[in-house]
Amino acid sequence: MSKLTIKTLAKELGLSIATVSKALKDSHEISSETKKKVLAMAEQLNYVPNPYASSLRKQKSKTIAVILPEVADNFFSLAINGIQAVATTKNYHVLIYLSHESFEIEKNAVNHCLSGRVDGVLISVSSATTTASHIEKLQNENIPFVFFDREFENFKAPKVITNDYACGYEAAKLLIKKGCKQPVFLSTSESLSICSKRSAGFAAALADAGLTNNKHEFVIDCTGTQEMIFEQLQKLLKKNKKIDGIVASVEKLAMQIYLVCLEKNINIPDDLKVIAFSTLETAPILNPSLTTITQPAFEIGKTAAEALFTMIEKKKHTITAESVTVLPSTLIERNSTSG
Amino acid sequence: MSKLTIKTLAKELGLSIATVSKALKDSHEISSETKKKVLAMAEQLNYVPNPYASSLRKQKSKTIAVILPEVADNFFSLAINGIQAVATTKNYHVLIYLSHESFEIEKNAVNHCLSGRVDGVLISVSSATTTASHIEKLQNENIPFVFFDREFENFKAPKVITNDYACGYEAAKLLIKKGCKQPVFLSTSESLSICSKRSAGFAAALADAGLTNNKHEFVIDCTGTQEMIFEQLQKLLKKNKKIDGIVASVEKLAMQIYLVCLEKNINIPDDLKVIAFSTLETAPILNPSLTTITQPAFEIGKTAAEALFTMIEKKKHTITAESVTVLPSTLIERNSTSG
DNA sequence: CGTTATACCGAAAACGGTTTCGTAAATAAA
DNA sequence: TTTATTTACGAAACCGTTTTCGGTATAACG
Repeated sequence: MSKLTIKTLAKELGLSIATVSKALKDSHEISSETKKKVLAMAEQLNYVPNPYASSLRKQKSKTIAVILPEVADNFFSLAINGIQAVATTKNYHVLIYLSHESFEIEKNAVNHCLSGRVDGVLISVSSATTTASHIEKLQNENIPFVFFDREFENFKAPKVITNDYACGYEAAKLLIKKGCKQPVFLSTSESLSICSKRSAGFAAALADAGLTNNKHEFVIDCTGTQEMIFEQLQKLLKKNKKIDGIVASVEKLAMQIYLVCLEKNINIPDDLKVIAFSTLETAPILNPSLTTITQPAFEIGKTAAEALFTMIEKKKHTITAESVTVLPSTLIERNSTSG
Repeated sequence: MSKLTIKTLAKELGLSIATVSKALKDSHEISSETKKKVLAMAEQLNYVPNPYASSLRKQKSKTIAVILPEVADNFFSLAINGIQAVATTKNYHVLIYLSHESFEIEKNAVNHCLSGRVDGVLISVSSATTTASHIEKLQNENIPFVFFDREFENFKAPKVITNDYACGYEAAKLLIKKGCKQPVFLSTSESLSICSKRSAGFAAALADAGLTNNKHEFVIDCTGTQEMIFEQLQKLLKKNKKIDGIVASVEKLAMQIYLVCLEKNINIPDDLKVIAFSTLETAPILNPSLTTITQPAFEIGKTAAEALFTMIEKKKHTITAESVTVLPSTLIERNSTSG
């Protein structure tokens, strides 16, 4: 009934607190007989040490934080799976903070990570963050952190990302090969590393193919709620009927494109070819099946977490060291770009 | 550089630790002038109190745990959104534990929640849990918890769920109305509350329509990895060509059905009509668009969290009290059941 | 036998806050 | 003026661990 602490355990056993504590962690200072007794009693009484007392004393929280924009997104949930996988093997706990693409919320979350609440943080920045002041605080407090997927450019720090530029290039190349004359790139926020790199690759491919001279705007920012995006796309396709190819920079844009086409009776791929950066499992069974550039989401989460733990485990983490690991995505052609 | 504690803050201000502590929490014992000074200095030095020291003394962790099978599932990620939404308004932190449908992992996670790591827990049980011994520990330690979606039947506790039985009934009724003679229900685990209730409703509708006498097995368990499920479905549809309707109890089953039909050239809805319990956003743009029974995932998470917090906030939480709130799902007819 | 290792255990000081309680000064009441 | 009350602050206990530092008893050694 009343809280079971190491003190009551000690009293029950007729031992000192120190002895019990050491016995529980298999110290060599304790005889094997008493160890056995202690373990048995602890098991019997179902003793679980108070994690916060331990954290306070050891200055280790045994927990990491994951800060990301959203969890209802296949990429991020897969990444979380990867992170969780390595966290559990390390016996670590994971706190989740959702920024919902708000800089304020993200800053707040980062602030929570100061002062020893976590031993490290994994972060994928929101589309609204244009300054890294909050992340610099982490650096100042010497708290290990690593970016995954959405990094902060020009910021020296460990990051694990995918080959965004190359994929943007490949996407455009495919559309061009399939005959598109006016493909556009749908961005969510050009301040986002993934978007700017992908669109840069996209633009480069257009330039290489000599398609940039027909003066159309080929990188378009789509922001807001799903409904707002829907309307923007509606207007875009109505205004510019020459658009014959689209690269969606993120998952949620792809869905809205399909919905707009459904409503406006635009045929994919005949009227419009579509490629999406996405890990959507339903891509093969969409109408039509969707050509995707699929990121290794689980692996990105996993290797980011692994990188974080190597930093946590060495006492002197050279946080300022920039180490970028790039896990390539794969282009999977399906019917949305056929013909 | 060195950790900034309340002690250094106090020394810097020429005040006692106690005074600073009280000033920071706006105690009436402190004059407004010193409060101002303290706040200013705290702001300037960027002081963040150590949460674990505070937790230890106050016996409150300001964090809750969410234990669920999976995060890469639309229903659960939406539920997490709902949970997070209320947690942030309460200034609470949320720990996430993924059971991946394993009882052992789930038990482990529950154990972590003992001993004051969290002030409460939200749990959606794995398909492998058939005993509630681990959850009883929570009760014994008087830790507030509430089930969401996947409850443990015959267990007196607060739960927020959806109207599974009625939806199973409705799903079957729709298939029958559309002319199905041998509809089947695809379960993932009959030990799971949601599945058993949904299948019970399904069976009841079949009985009411007089369709149970043709002796076919109409509730089928599909377990294992996605690949294993794919194979099971392949065999099922090959063996029993009379099956003309399917209700998928969970999201991931629906996808496999579509894939099998794609491979075996089975036409949906002509050869086979499909309904899925799912919150898939891509349902309208699938080929064909998928008829779903859509759970109010966000609201389930939200109200579960709200229920948890009312328990946390009253000192004497009558945990044994069973209070079931049911949030109804909605059947959305699409092309996978047309004709 | 005296000395030194070794094995085993306990007292007490941390860790960084919160909270109770005491107290001195200032103010109000008598 | 004396007494009671309020205001503003500090000393110290406490939360539940971990860890350092001794200390005692026994064994090993010369």
